[in-house]
Formats: sequence, structure tokens, C-alpha cells
Amino acid sequence: MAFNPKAPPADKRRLILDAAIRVFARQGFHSTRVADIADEAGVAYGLVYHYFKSKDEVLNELFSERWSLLLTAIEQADRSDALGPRAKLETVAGFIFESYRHDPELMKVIIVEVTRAANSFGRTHLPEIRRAYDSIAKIVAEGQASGAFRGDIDADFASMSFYGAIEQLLSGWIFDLIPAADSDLEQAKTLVTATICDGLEPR
Amino acid sequence: MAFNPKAPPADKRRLILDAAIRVFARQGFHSTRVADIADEAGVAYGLVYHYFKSKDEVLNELFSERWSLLLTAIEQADRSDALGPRAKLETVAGFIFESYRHDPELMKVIIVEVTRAANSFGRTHLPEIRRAYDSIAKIVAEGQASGAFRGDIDADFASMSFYGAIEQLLSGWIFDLIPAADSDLEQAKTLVTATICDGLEPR
DNA sequence: CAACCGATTGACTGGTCAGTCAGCCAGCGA
DNA sequence: TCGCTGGCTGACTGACCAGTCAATCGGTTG
Repeated sequence: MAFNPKAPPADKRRLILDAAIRVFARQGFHSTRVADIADEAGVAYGLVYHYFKSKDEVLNELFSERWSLLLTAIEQADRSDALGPRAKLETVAGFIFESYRHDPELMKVIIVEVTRAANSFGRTHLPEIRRAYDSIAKIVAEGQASGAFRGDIDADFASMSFYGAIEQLLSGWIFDLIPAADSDLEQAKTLVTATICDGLEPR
Repeated sequence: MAFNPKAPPADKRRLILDAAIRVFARQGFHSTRVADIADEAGVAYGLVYHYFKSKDEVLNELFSERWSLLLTAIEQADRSDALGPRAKLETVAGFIFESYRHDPELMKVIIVEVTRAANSFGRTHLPEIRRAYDSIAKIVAEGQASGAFRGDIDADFASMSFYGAIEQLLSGWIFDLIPAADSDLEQAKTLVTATICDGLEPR
């Protein structure tokens, strides 16, 4: 037939992933049972295992999907010749905060269950996570080489401080430790960059 | 009798707590069974329940024991009239890094299982954790009031950035993402403070 | 010595899930 | 109409483990 007026094949795999985001965000990975995911997706228990090898694989998929975007964004920012090192860092921060604004539940899951869960899933994904730190450190190192940043603070050290500050702020919003007005989200990238860079730049 | 030459009553409770630190650090809280703690302590399974209401209570005890020291240290630093706001922050950072040098396993457990596990134990201890952030923010706010720090960055925001940077560095050391020479530990407090404060201080 | 009591022991139970699997059913081609 | 295929179903099982508890031990008191 020429066109299909019925609902599209309703990608059940995607349905399950999206449901998992909601449930993981609500209850945390450890206290959600596979049945919760299936229920939330309106799908039979067994179907989860049709599309995924295990409960873990669902979370792994969610993480990898999103983290690869982050890695791309960082490396792309670094490659941009038009930007100075400070602007590159601001771009990175902007991307992360924007990711949170766009899909807070997914970012909550990634941060809480993977990035900050270095003992469980963080372990598995350490190489990917590390690549983000390294890419940021590269931006810093280039800034130091060009003289835009002071050289007496190790680039890895600065990278960890920068990323740590960002993640802590996100955690603060996620758990209502600090109020999260939309304007805060907008200013955030400017403010973290100011906080960190005005210390990194030589005076 | 005048003195007791026999081994002292061998505080089993303490023995269990110390064993728990080692096991939690090694395997993580979720994948240690109560039997592991008992074995590590060289004590019968049931004795753990003689001294603690549950497995959770063991971790809670470890956290509270240490976190109260941190809170005291922050508040004491703040009270010291001899120190400027920057020196106060450096003292706080120094205390945390020193705690890690003194007992890396305990700090690993606290950070990985509580502080950065906002979904599970972090939830329970949010009020205590928050108190640390607030105390640091108070130091920043006083610095702003005195003109030592710039006023255009929210004190809570700065506090989270500062603490986040510290914790991320610790995580980096804990998981071998960045090399942890002893000299790094010593310099760390100076460097984080420099990174953050030279951005907070007005120019 | 006997009664007592808190510390200590470890076998056992109840409940919880992740993952399996035997089949069901809708659509399609012959 | 009759297989056939593969997405889909959900009851079931095996493993695992936190927490219980009845029994034992060792020291103390009267």
C-alpha cells in the first residue's frame, strides 16, 4: 500500500529504553525490578529480555548513547579554531547543562547511576568516562601552551576540578540542594567558566 | 587485680566496623554480604547483628563518625579570626585531603557509597551532607561581604564548585584516573584553592 | 556449686528477583 | 487454507542473602 495510516511499528526497543529512563530516575537502578520497566513501557516482562541481554545492558545502552554525544561535543569544541581555550571550556559546560535542561531524567540516571557510581557501573565505563576528562585536559593543556592559561596547575588536575564542579552543580539541582531556576541553567556555563578560568588565566 | 596483662576486651564492635571499611572499600557496599564482614573481622555472622540493627546501620555508623569530624573542622575553620576567607577554604580542603591520606579506605567508602550515592545512602544523609555545603557557602558569603571575594557569583554556587572539585580529585585518585603521589596530596589543597579562589577574588 | 547473664555462634527461613522457556498469535507467502 | 516466522507473552525456577533465633560459652555472684 502507498502509505501506512496505522501507528508506525512502535519501536518497542525504544519504548523500553525510554521507560527505563523514567523508572531509573524515579527509583534508582538498584531498586527497580525488570518488571517495573516492562510495566512502565506497557510491555510484557519477557520482551525486555528479547531486546536486551540483561537489566544491566539497558542502563549501559542509555549511558553509551548519551555519553558518546558528550565526547563528540567536547572533541568538536576542541577542534574549533575560532574559539579560545576559555570559550572551548564554556562550550563544554554549556553542552552538559543543556543536556540536563533537555532531558533531566536521563542526565540524572547517567550521573547518579554511572558517572558517580564508580564502584558499580562507573567501573565498567571508566574508559569512556576517562576519555572525557582527557579531552578536557587537552583543551587546558593547549591553553597553557598558548599562554592563555597559567602553567603551574597540572592540566589533568584542572580538568578534574572543572568537570567536578559541573557535576556537583548538576547533583545539587537534581537533589534540590540548590534551586534550579531556568535562568540559573542559562547562567551556569558562564559562571563555572568564570569561577574556574579566572583562576587558570595568568594575571 | 592491679592490671590486666591479657589482651584488652577486644572491642568486637570496633573490630566489625574496621573490617567493614576494608570490605566495603574492596567490593563496594552492595556486593558485600554480611558474612564477608563477619569473616573479615574473624567473628561469627550473628555477632554483627548483636552490635548493629542491620547491614545499613554499619555503613551509617562509619559515615556519621567521619562526617561529623568534617563538619566540626569546617565550622572551626570558619570561626578562626586569624584566617581570611581564602585561608579558611584552604584549611577545609586540607582537612579533606588529609583525611584521605590518613585513611584512604574509609574515605573511599564514604565518598563512593554515601556522598556520591545520592540515590541510596546519600538520600538518608542529605541533611548532614548539605550542612557541609552550607558551611562552606557561609565562608564564601563572608568573604564576599568583606570584599575579599567578588560578589557576582552566588555563594552556594561557589561552594558547590569548590566541594565538587575536591571530591572529583579524590575520586580520580581513588580510581587511579590521576596519579596519586604523596606530594600531589600535599600540594592539592594549595592548588584547588588557587584554582577556585583566584577566580573568586576580585581583581 | 548453682543460678544467672551477656557475649557469641552459625544453621535456617522467608522473601525477593533476574533470567528462562514453552508457547501464543498476527501477518504473510504459497 | 495451511504452515511458517518472529515479535511477544508471563508463569516459573534457581540462586542468593538479610535477618532470626535457639543454643552454647565463659565469667561472675551469692
